[in-house]
Order: sequence, then structure tokens, then C-alpha cells
Amino acid sequence: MAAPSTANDPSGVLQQALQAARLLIGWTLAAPDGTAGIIVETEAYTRDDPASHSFNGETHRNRSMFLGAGHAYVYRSYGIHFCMNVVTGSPGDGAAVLLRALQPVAGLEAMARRRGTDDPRRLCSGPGRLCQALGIDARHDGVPLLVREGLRLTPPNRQVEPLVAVGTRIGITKAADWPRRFALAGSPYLSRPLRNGNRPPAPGA
DNA sequence: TCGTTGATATTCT
DNA sequence: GAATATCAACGAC
Repeated sequence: MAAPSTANDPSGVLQQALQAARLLIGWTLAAPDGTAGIIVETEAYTRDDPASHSFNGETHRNRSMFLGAGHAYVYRSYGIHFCMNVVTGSPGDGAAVLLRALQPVAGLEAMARRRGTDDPRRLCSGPGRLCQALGIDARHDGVPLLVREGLRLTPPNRQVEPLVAVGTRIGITKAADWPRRFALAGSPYLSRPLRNGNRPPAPGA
């Protein structure tokens, strides 16, 4: 099944989510304990997407995904890990951007303690890993992110636009080939190399 | 460097 | 019961 065209998106919910997923590359996510990282990898999920938690409508688990832009949607994955989304769109849209990887920039000692490794490339390179590194869990489900307290999302000071590449998604079985994954081209902090997208320049080239 | 597997909570069938 | 937006440990090569 091919990804739906923008003609099927009259309200623009999908385009908002895709644009948010792209724009969030370069933003900083900071936790109150001083840990912080730059977002280098995201995935967009909307209600038209069989792989999205919002595909079958609002439930107790995914209610935060319907709160509207700027809220966090945090859920437990495989019974063990937590994964964090940034909700996009208007209340009721059920659209969000999954944060898949960060480049750690502050509080690396605390991250290493929580993660049990010193390797900076293993601290936040994965949706479960970044939540563990920043201490994100169910308490953060539904909180607003664009405020001064708690989890904070802050925009970059952009000198130049980052080179953002698009690829197919990871860790899902339904609609896995839809090009809704965004990543900072060439970043060593991705959860996995980009596939099927505009390939970033070869390292050293 | 690969592929496989166990751990474990919540949701949906 | 089965599936899941995951990760780490382990064994075969």
C-alpha cells in the first residue's frame, strides 16, 4: 500500500505532522535534572496510519496523543521501555512525532549512570534509550513541553538549515515503508542508519 | 558483524 | 492469546 497523497489530507493534519517531524530536528529536549540532547531523529504518526496508536481512535492509553500541539505523549513499549512523542496539530487530531534519537549535550554523567554505559553514541540513540537517559517515564505523559518547568523543548539558534534526510520507519510491521522518518544527515547518533531515503554524504567524503 | 531470543506491561482480538 | 512505535545479551560465523 502506498502512502496517501496530500490530496487525502484536506485539513492538513498529515502535513503539519510531517513538517513538525522535520522541524524538530535540531531542537533541544531538556530534563529538569540538567540532562539534555539535540533531536536528530524523528518519526511522524497520524490517524491515517495503520502503525499509529491513534489509528483506532482515542483510548485511555493514547489520550495524550489527542491533546494538541506541544504536549508529550509517553507510553510503555514492550512492557519495559518508555517512548516519547511530541503531539502536533489541534486537540482531537491524534497526531504526534516520535523522538527516536538525541545527540547528548548536557548532563552526560547522569545519563551514563541511568543507562549503564559511557558510550555517548549509546546514551540516547533509540526511543527507549533517550527516555531512560533523561529519566522520562509515565509521569511525563500529557505534560506541556513549551513551558519553563519540567521537560522543556527549545528551538535552535539556526545559522544554517540542517540537512534533514527522509527515510522509512523502524520497528513496525504495518506501513513500514512509508517515508515518515526524518534524521539529521550524517549524524553518528541515529538509532539506525537511514534507509530508502536521500542518502547522506558518505563520511569523510 | 550478523541473526536470534528473552524480558515484560498493556492493548486488542 | 497474540501483538507490540524496544533493547541487550548471546552464539554462530
